Amino acid sequence: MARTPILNVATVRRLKAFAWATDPQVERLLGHMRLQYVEKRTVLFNEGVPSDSLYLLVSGVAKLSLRSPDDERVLVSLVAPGELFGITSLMPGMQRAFRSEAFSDCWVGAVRPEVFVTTLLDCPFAEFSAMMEGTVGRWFALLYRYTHFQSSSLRQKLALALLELAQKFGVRDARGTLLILKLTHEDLADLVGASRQKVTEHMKELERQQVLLRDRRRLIVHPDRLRKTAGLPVEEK
Amino acid sequence: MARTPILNVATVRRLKAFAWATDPQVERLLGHMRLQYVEKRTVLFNEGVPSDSLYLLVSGVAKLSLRSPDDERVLVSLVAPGELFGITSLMPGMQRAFRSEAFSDCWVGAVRPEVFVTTLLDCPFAEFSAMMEGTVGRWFALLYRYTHFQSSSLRQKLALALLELAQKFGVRDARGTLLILKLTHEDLADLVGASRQKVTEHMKELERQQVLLRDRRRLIVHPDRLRKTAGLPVEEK
DNA sequence: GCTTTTTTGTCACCTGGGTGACACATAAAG
DNA sequence: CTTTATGTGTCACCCAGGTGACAAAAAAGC
Repeated sequence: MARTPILNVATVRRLKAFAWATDPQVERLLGHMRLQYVEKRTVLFNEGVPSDSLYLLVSGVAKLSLRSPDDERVLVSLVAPGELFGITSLMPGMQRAFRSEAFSDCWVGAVRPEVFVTTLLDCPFAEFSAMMEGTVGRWFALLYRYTHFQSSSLRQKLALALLELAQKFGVRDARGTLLILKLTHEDLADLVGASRQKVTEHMKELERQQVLLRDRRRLIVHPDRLRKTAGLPVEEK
Repeated sequence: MARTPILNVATVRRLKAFAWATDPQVERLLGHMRLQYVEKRTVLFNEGVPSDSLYLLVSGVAKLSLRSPDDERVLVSLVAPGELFGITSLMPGMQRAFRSEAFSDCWVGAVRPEVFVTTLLDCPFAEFSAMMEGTVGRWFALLYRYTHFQSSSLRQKLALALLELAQKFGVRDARGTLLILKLTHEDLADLVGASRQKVTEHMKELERQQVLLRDRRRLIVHPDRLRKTAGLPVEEK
């Protein structure tokens, strides 16, 4: 284990972290930061667990990944020194979207998100966090879909896209969730990055499997079955 | 053209927009919002232009898209009523990442981002915006890469991924930009969602084309040429 | 140095999804 | 009620990229 690095304002500046904050602010923040050594391949947090810390990578390389339907790991991103990660902690009640583990031996600083916001921004955490959710929350949904696309077949991508549409445009209906938009197969193809023909084929098949049905040009989907064909864990409530 | 909708606190609540804000805050915000009618297929903003407004979709469906290397449109997302979009305006000096156009006839409310932040959060815009950039800015880079992956060949994906790595881990070097990590072809394969074998083949080819070179297990890349093989506009400075 | 393990390079073969083409169905437009 | 445009369903064919297998090269251990 390497010697403990010194984490002071000068180090933070060199890392180009918190560039917008003043020296006294950084100083205060550092007072609340727990520095820890993380050995290569150690998992810092897993997807799905509550997000209660925000991390600053001080040295080394960290890795964000997620598990694909067929249980393979998708490497989402590599984190460089000076970067903040574990950002879901800035949104209220959000679970971690990715697993984070050390790609090489790392030194990591952890803070509570409330402390982070209140020392750097002079604004109540609850308000900031609600604002974040209301603005960038949607982008996370997008990122979620796209990262999951990576390792999916066309069928799964379609299911994922339809699920997102159901959340946004769906209304409950006797037969399932009715999407209140007129979508052509071409629109869907553009959304999942596929050809119109193949989308037609898969939609036909999904219809045959009762995952969805069509009433004229309106779709009625069955979210649970969609989750299943997308290879997602079917959430029970 | 449909009749102008009434945009008051009740409407906003029904749309479930700004759920975290108090009635007086919403009231004040609405006073600064310009309501406009956007006809189907009309472009509201294009990618690459400065972001100076934040939008609330009041009715209809909006569409976010980007242009792929081979000049096709990738549909990134459909925006539902009640959603905020044009969020890049919350980060300082950021350009629009996507084109936004009306998917159906829409009513849209526009506000200046400064007004939005100061009325809803009681915190100077400059500080909030710097905070956003420092925290979620990185996620946008990810979203950017993933949305561009959609329509790319493996070669292009590799170039895109290497560019991102060069930004994060690159140091200037006589021969180009040196990446200060030891990456195996398997790591790269995980990053772009491909098989190790094909990555080897493409890396070999990129090496042959002088887009990159290897010094033992360290990569030295040539960002301009990478941008070219990724199909991105080569930015001049 | 030598041995073991991890990467890299290169095959041959298979498959999911792209392409073009065209008939049929459904909506708009007149 | 026609006509015209826009979607949908289904082919046959092709290709980028996946898979498995194995040898050569490089690192890591010792």
